[in-house]
Amino acid sequence: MYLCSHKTNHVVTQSEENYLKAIYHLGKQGANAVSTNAIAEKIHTKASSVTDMLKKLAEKKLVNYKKYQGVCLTKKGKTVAANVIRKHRLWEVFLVEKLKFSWDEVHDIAEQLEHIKSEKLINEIDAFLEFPTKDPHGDPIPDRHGNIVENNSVNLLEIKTGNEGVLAHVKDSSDIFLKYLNKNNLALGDTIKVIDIEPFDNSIKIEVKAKQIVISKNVAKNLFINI
Amino acid sequence: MYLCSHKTNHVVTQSEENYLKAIYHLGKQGANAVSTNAIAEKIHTKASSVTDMLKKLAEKKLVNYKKYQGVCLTKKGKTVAANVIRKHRLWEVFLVEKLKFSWDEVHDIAEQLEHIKSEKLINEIDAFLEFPTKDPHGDPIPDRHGNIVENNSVNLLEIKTGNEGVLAHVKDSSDIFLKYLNKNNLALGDTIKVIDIEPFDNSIKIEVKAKQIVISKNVAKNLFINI
DNA sequence: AAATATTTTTAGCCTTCCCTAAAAAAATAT
DNA sequence: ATATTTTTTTAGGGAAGGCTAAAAATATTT
Repeated sequence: MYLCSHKTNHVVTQSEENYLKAIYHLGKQGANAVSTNAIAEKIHTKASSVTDMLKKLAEKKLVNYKKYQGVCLTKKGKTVAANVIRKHRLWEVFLVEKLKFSWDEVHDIAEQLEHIKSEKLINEIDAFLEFPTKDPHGDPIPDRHGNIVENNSVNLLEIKTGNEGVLAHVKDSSDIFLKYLNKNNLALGDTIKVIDIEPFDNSIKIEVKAKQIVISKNVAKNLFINI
Repeated sequence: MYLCSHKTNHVVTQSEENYLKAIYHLGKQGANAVSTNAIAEKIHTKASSVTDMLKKLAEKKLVNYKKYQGVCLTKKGKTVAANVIRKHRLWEVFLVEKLKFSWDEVHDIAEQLEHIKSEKLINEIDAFLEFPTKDPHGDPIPDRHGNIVENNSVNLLEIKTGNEGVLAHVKDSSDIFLKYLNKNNLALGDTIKVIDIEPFDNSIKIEVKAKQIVISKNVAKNLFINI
């Protein structure tokens, strides 16, 4: 009579991976549990579908879930999520560095590639890219054990007039936002100086590459700089 | 009031792509229609599942299907299949040429990568690899319109004693067969000379790189050479 | 030509992941 | 403290893509 192995690593489906990734990203900010609705919004599905999936993930010990109390990832769930994120970001680097993609084109393709299952493949890609630590949007790449060194850059909204820093990370990776940055000649690595903050709508006048432009609060919210 | 566009290219699912690919490969040999059972065996599923899928593919005009008569691909179906095969083979070249994979390790990963949907991606990969025409097993890579120049190499079984040629293509891409070839130091590009054919079991003594080895009929069946 | 064997299809059911509508719980307002 | 609103869960169902078992069509033997 056999007992089921302790280490039974049930296969994680593509859909499950997407949920875990969403929970990881949402859980990063607050220390609190992640709500059903927040997940539903993030992955463009309905709350009832989320509830179903949370039960399944809980059974697989990938999340801690109590009815009406939201979820957080278990250690196992965090590892799976970090691995998906690792793959996503490494593929993004590959697309930009080795093929001729620009940073606003890579997200959707990486969403597909992140689900390819092969440890060896992603580690070879990592080596081929010479072990990058940041993806094209400045996000850190987890190591092969799932450890992430989170960004310590600060949001542009917190910078006082007259101070400056280097653009290190953009939070929104949608192509529409990245195309906006392209159009305004803003790229990672640029030095940004806060010239003036408009009290009425919190828009910010910044100086980049000797030129001054005004960006909205909504844009600033997505820019992070190293001081 | 709108009419549905003529060119409504219904999205083709991963499963559908696998069926089309199987039908393509099976249809290549004989000119006849492909049987339900042959497909079932090829993709490790049951005949009843195949019948279901054939109906769906027929509705989408990807195959010509008549009950009990087998199927063949329509022009549209052939294009889809060739595109999947193109992706599969280009990814295999990528894995072998750019990463450190050997030819017996690439098949399973390419089976996943072949379903990534992005015209631009596969064309960039193609360019990055400098437009290869053969994959690591000697199979031809379809162009971006789905045209394949099929191999014109001849089977080793048809070579008469004393004649020789260059190993150009192996039919079986399973890792077990490729590992056999590795072990016997047989690789694409090697010159093979037929020394002797044993009438009893059709095993063949060949000379490769100044060494003589005996291979079974089953092995020879999978080796194709250019004369 | 009839009997038997094989192949293919049909019928019905399962799982995954999604949905809507209604019920229940929790949070907020009065 | 109660009423209202919002969030979350439950109940029931649908499409996709599998499966088994039985029926129907075709192929092969005798």
